[in-house]
Amino acid sequence: MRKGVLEYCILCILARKEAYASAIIEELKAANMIVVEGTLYPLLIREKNQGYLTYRWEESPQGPPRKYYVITEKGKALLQEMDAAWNEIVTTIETLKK
Amino acid sequence: MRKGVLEYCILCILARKEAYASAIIEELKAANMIVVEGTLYPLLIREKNQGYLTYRWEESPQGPPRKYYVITEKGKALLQEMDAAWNEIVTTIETLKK
DNA sequence: ATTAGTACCTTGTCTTGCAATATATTCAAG
DNA sequence: CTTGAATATATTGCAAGACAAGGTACTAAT
Repeated sequence: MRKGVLEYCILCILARKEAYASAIIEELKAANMIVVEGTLYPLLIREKNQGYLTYRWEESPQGPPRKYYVITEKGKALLQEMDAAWNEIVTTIETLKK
Repeated sequence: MRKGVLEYCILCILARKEAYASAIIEELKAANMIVVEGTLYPLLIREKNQGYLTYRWEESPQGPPRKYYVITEKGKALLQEMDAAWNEIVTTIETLKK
C-alpha cells in the first residue's frame, strides 16, 4: 500500500536537506518505510529527468563518491501539490472510516 | 499517489455494508476519490478470487441485476492489517514532515 | 593482490491503474 | 415491436511503478 507514497517521501526528505541514495534509504528505514535500491535509483533518475531534482557529486570520506540529490524549484512546487493530494487522501480515508 | 490506497478504501466501504460496483464508485466519488470502472472491476474480481470478498446477485428496481459484494472473514482480517499499515504510513509521513 | 565495505546502476518480472471498448438487461417512446 | 436511453458488468491492451537479482566501480586495509 506504500506504493505511490514513496515519491512523496523522497521529496519530503530532500526538501529538508540534500542527500545521497544510501542516506535516503537509511532515513526512510528510520521512519519505518523499507525501500530497496532497485526501487530508489530508478525513481531518483526519473525525478531528475523531469526536472524535480538535480544532483552534484561529492567525495566520500570512505568509499566511492556520492551523488547528492537536491530538490529544484519545480520539485518544491510538486511537493506542494503532493502535500495537498496527501491531505485529501487522509481526509478520504477518515470519511470512509466514520 | 492514490495508488495502493484504493484496495483499502474498497474494503473500508464493504466492511460497513455490502454494495455493488457502481455504488462503490459513487461512494468513493463522494469521498473525493475518483475511480473508473476499468480499475474497479478487475480489483473486485481479484479480491474475490483471493477470498477477501464474495458476492450475490440481486435484482435491480431498474436495469440489469446487480452484483453485491460482501466482505468475508478473511477480508476483515486483511482490513485489520491494512488499518495497521495505513496508520504506519501516516506516522511515517508525519515523522518526515517534522 | 585480495578482500571488505560503500555506493551507484540495470534488467526482467509482476502488479496495478486506466482508457477504450464490449456486452447485457430493463423500460419507455415512437 | 423495435429503437434508444439508462444502468450494470466485464475485458483488452497499454503504461507506470516496485522490487529481486545481479552487475559495476571506487577506496582502504590486510
